[in-house]
Amino acid sequence: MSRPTIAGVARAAGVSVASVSRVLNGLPATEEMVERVQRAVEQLGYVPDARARSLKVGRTFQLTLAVADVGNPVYVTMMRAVEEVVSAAGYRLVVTATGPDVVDEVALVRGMARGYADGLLISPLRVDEDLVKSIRECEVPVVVAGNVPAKAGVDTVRANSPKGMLLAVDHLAYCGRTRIAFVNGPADTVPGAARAKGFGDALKTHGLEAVAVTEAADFTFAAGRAAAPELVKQAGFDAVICANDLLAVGLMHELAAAGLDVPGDVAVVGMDDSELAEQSFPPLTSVNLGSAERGRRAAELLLARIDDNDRTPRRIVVQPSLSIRRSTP
Amino acid sequence: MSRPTIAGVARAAGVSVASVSRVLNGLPATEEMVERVQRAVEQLGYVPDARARSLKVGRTFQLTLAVADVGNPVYVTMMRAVEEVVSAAGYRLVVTATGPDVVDEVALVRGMARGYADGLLISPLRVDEDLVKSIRECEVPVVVAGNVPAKAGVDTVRANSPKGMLLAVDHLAYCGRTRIAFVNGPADTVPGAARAKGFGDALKTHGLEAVAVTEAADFTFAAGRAAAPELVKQAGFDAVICANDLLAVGLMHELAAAGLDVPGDVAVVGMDDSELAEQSFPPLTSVNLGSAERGRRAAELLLARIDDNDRTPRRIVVQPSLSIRRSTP
DNA sequence: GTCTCGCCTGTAAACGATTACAAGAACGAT
DNA sequence: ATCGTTCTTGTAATCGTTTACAGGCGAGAC
Repeated sequence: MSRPTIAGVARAAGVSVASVSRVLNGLPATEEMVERVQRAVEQLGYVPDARARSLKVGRTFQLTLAVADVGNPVYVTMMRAVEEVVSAAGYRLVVTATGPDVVDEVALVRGMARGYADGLLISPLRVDEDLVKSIRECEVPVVVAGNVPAKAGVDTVRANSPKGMLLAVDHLAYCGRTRIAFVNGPADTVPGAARAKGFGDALKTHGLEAVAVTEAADFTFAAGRAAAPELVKQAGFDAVICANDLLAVGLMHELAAAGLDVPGDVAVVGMDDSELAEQSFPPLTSVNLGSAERGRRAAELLLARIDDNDRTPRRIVVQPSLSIRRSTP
Repeated sequence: MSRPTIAGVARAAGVSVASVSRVLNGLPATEEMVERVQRAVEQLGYVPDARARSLKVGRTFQLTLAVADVGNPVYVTMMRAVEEVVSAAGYRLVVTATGPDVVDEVALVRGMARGYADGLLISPLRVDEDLVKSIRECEVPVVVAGNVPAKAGVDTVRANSPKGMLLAVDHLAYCGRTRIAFVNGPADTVPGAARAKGFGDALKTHGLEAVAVTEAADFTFAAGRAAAPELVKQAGFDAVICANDLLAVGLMHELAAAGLDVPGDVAVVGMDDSELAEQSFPPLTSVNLGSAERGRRAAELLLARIDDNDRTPRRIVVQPSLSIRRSTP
């Protein structure tokens, strides 16, 4: 038994398909018409076909959020915020994982052909010419949560990593920790590069020298652990800043294994202030880079652009704050 | 400048739309035809419209995965597994959060009208008549990752909670812990009910009595913390089993705050063996309920049913294992 | 040389909705 | 009674594809 179409409903109700469509879309109709159509719809269990509808109206009412790694809790925060905004606007959210490679991101944007979604919200780890090009050529509006060149002319919402770094170093200095090490993610990623620079600048502001800088293979828990031995070897640090919470938690595990107390021997600061920061032990002091707000603002930007594709691109910067927990003294 | 359609390509290539479609779909055509079409496609930057295509072929090549809470790391594991299977089959995965209420789940299934996706994979927290009914009436194939009555006649993949519980109690008993408490999630949920029963049965098998049973408000970290005071008040336990990892980690925080050592004073066992179990401190011994395998099997079931909707429903049970870490002695 | 058989290509009819347009009904005004 | 206006409803075109069907052309067989 195949599903009823609008024609079936029309037949059952003894009216035309146009009338059915009108009733369903809330356009003016007589009391009796509404009544008859609704009864027929009810009786047949009719549900409009989204494909046909979107073909005709030119919209799918779907938006895509593309993130690098669904296992990174910072994206959970962002996702929740985006979900809230877009669902309030009547869209459904499609979440896809791109993986860490820029080619995958390009493929995603290219493949986001007309018809899969009405807009794309992407948070790219790595950005190159190809990606920018594919974003500009994309059939549907794209908003980037992250950093792309201003000349690309796309809406972006990004964090202020340098300022965030400064907050972290400020706090550590205030706690009397000045021998600060840094565990970064891959420096060839957008956040990696931003945080490396931010770290350097922040230390300079305080007139400090970096005690050690290591670069993890990626932004994961496992990479955080793997980065630890090299760091621990070089003694002489009393604080570590990590480029995200996963790295920080991974590192803390190994610090504990090496017999170092957090925060007694080493203070640890993460970045992202994700749910994991609260859940880790000890709870992790973390730089809140505003992931929820970035998600919200990005979603709003996307909706606005869908509404009017000619508006001039905006570049929003969300300010960080510091969530102090027990991994710092 | 609006996007080119297949008609535009046909005009540019000087052939018919049918030929363009055939070339694009790899149907037999002459060398020259392929050549001309490809050149035109290239030149115009043509991308087929997914809406129109799916309207005609009756498929969207999208599958939906509906989970209760995107912040629960067990779903990350499952999601990864599902993603892998469905993307290998040429589908894209749409992830949506249902929230904890059964009415939301029903609404989702109902709204999964023909046209949004070709299939639905749902992991419901709560199941009632309405949900089962809506699943049976659903326009597209549905596979449930969880437990619904056999008479519902739907494909299901579920965990073996009782066996998992038994593994946990076995292990604790082996470690010499026999005064075991239990922190459950809401007992009116499917996993909550299963685990409560499993816990009781497992204790009985070992001839033990429950020292304390508390029920958290939901399956979150915050609820795990909130459940702690009541538990700590009743002294006399030397082990706690928690209904999932988030609860366990939340609880461990409060145990530490109360001055109790894990695993010295209290052994803690979680369930799900999610990434969080590995990341928590101390790393959490956790019952692996096979979330990755469940995801994989469920995805396979869904693909098979899409292929042939007449096959008899299968009910797969995935066997648990125990991942022993340092939260138990 | 004609007939048949294949192969390729084009024409046109779907898929299931929305919506412009037209036609008919009802109603009040003249 | 006639006309014009407004409101409702139906007919049919349309969105961009895929695909059944038919036509055209060349090759091989007699």
